[in-house]
Order: sequence, then C-alpha cells, then structure tokens
Amino acid sequence: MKNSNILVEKPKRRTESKEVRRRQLIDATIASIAELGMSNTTLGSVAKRAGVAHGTVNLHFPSKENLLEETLRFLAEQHYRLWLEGIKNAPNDANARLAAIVEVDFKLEIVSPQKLAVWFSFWAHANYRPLYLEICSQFDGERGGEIERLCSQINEEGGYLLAKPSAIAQRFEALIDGLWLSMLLYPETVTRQSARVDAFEYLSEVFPQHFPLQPL
Amino acid sequence: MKNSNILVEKPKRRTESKEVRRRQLIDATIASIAELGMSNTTLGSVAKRAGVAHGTVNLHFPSKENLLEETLRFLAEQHYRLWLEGIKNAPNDANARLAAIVEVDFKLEIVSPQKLAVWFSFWAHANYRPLYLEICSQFDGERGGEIERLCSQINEEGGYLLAKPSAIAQRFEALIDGLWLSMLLYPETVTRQSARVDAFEYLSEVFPQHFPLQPL
DNA sequence: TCAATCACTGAATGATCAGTCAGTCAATAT
DNA sequence: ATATTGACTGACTGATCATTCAGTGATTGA
Repeated sequence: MKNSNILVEKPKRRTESKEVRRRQLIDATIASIAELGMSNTTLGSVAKRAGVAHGTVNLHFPSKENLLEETLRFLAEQHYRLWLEGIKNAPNDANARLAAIVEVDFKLEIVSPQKLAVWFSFWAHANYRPLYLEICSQFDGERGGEIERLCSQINEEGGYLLAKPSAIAQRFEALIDGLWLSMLLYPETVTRQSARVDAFEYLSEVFPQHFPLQPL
Repeated sequence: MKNSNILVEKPKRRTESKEVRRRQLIDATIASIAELGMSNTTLGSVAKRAGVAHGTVNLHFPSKENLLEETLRFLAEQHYRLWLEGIKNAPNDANARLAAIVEVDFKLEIVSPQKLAVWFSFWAHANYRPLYLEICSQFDGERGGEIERLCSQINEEGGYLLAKPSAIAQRFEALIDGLWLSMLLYPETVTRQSARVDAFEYLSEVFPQHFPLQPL
C-alpha cells in the first residue's frame, strides 16, 4: 500500500501519522499514570511526555475520558494477544498450555512497573466506571474459561482428587492478581522472577505430577 | 474525665466534638472514594456526605492530602486491631490462630464493597505517594510475620514436605489480596463467603491435616 | 449578665484543568 | 508556482477545586 521506500529517502515528516501519534499518546498516558497517579494525570502531563502541545491530545482523542478508555483497551488487548499467541505456540499438552499463560503473565511487556500501576489504577475505578469493567471482563472472561478448561483436563489426566478444578482455576487466577499487587507494592522483594516461581509452585502443590517442583 | 452524665440530660450540642466530627469526615471520605473514585473526590463531595459546610473539612484536617492519609491510617489501624484481637481470643493452636486471621480478612467490617474500593484506590497510588506505602507496610509487615510464623509451626507439626513455609505464607497473603480484587471487580460472583471458603480451601491443599476440607 | 470560647459557615481568592479554535507550517496535489 | 490538505500549536474560556478567613451563633465560664 505504501509507496516503495527502497530508493526513496526517509520521508522525514514534521508530523507523525495518526496511528503513530495515537500510540505515542497512549504510551505517554501510561507513563503519566505510573508516575503521577490517575488523579494527577492531566492532558498537560500527557502532552509533555509525548512531546506535543496540549491541544494535540484533544485532536486525537475527543476527551480525556476517551484517552483513558483507549489506554485501558490497549493494555487489555496486548495481554489478550500475547496469551493467545502463547497458547498457539505451545505444545498440545494442557500443562504446557497453562504454563504458557503463566509465562505471559510475568513477561516484562505485561507487568512492567509502569503497566502494573496503570492496571491497578483502572481496577480502583472499576466500581463507578462500568466501561472500565466491561473492557477488562471482556478479555478476562475468555482467559478465565481457558484456564478452567486446562485445569479440568489436567485434573482428569492426573486423577487428582484434591478439589474441584474450577475452584483451583479461580484460586489460581486470584493468586496471580495478588502476586501482581505484591510486585506493585514491594518491587524490591517481589520481582517478576520470584512471583513467576511462586505461581508455578502453586501448580506444583495442586498438580504435582504435571508440575514437578523445579530444582533451584 | 467527663462530667457524670447519669442525671444530666443529653447535652444536645449544636456541634459535634472534634473526635466525632473527624470520624464522620473519614467515613464520608470512604463513601466518596467508593462512589466517585479518588480522582473525583473533592472536599465538597466529602462535606456533602458528612452534612457539613465545605470549609469544615479544612477546619479538622489541614489539607485534603492529610485527610486522605488519615483515612488510610484509619483503615489500616482497624484491620490491625481486629486481627490482633482475633489472635488473642483464638485457642493457642497455630491453625486456629491462622484461621482467626482469615476470618478477619473476610469480615464485612474490613471488606465491605466501599472499603475494598478505598484500599485499591490507595494501592494504586502507592507508587508515587511513599507515605501511603509506609502506612500500609507498617501494619502489613507485622501481619506477614505472624502468618509466616504460624505456617512454620503448622508445617513442623504436620511434617509437611511440600514447600517452604515462608513461600506458602507469602503465597497465601497474595491469594487473599487476589480474592479481595475479585470481590471488588465481580461482587456478584465472588462474595465474602465464597472468597472465605476459597482461602480455607487453599489451606486444605497445603495443610490437609490441620485444615480438613469442610463438608458443604 | 456579659465576655470568651468553640465549632462551624460560606463567600472570596487564586490555581489548575479540559476543551475550543483561529492560525501556522510543511507536505502534497494541481 | 500555487492551492489544498493535514497535523499541530498555544492562547483563551469557563468550570472546578483547595484553601483562607471574617463572621455567626450556640455554649461555657466568670
């Protein structure tokens, strides 16, 4: 579609394309929320971080509220895309697929300190901003279903009798959320690596044959 | 210290004592944050909920920031007081004491929808408001130590060999935080009762002798 | 009885912010 | 060469908010 750039010099635009600028502004929003909190994030603080004028934000997003919604949608879609891809590339074993989901949940791309701060900022507002909740649950519901399916399959394969697989699945999701909070609040003591190990240790506790304890 | 009120009629004050008013304003702050979110909570929204004039808030709290800090401190102290009391009244068994801590974590007084919303609002701001983190970790550190001590003791008593008790304790705390988030986001499907059962089921998984699965 | 105290009020102030819009400027099309 | 387009700018507006403070009125003490 684009003109062939092979022989042509870089266009060296003074301005960026709409797509690129929108993404820049979303990145700047994430940075601003992480640094200042949602209460103190203004169109000014976002524009400054993106290196554009105040009015440019309103040019690409009709309102501040819309910018925040698009930022959340970006995060949710990125998470969704990555765990779907992880499952697709994993072997066809239920435990390998479950492990792939976990790996994504502790990838830097998903749980950088900045993005963790943004996730919790949105969750904190979910009560009175139904759209936030809708965006989250839309993607999260599918993931929850997949995790439950995988736990059921593993449970059958291993003949485990501890608890209902659906309960194990829900508990596992809650554990991951809790580990995210620990990473947010105490990044010095709870790192992506330690939290990841923690998640796998839980799987070892409930599905010991499928997830043997990893030697240190 | 107070004059003997036995024979005297109620004072029928036009104004409330400082102590009572402060508590009213903190309650109003919790209600406002839960309903409007922290970004939209203003001195006006707090004053309205407390039934006083705008300026009264600044009379009792030097600044809005201070009001927020005192609100968080109130929540943290209430939690601290309750689990300490729970432990004190529990039998001297490690598992009974651990159970007492869990019971407090799912008491309505601690995890009402309003208070959950406020907890997560503060956690979302912990990154750039070091004082919030300080208030939280001050009380939480002690509780974490106690949970770890109890897990160690239970582990020795039962001769469990699954994992390090400190890891189990940390994982258990993360699970509770995650269950809190589930209650906040999906109060229809995750209730205080179901989350409480979930927490105990985890203990059954790791300490089956001390926490046998409860029949439905 | 009268002065002093106490909690509270609400108008005024200054600051900040979201959203608007007329104008700028480079790239592209004619 | 000239006109048009598209992205961007930044001053401006109206609204909102935290904070201040002079004043009110009930209560207490002398």
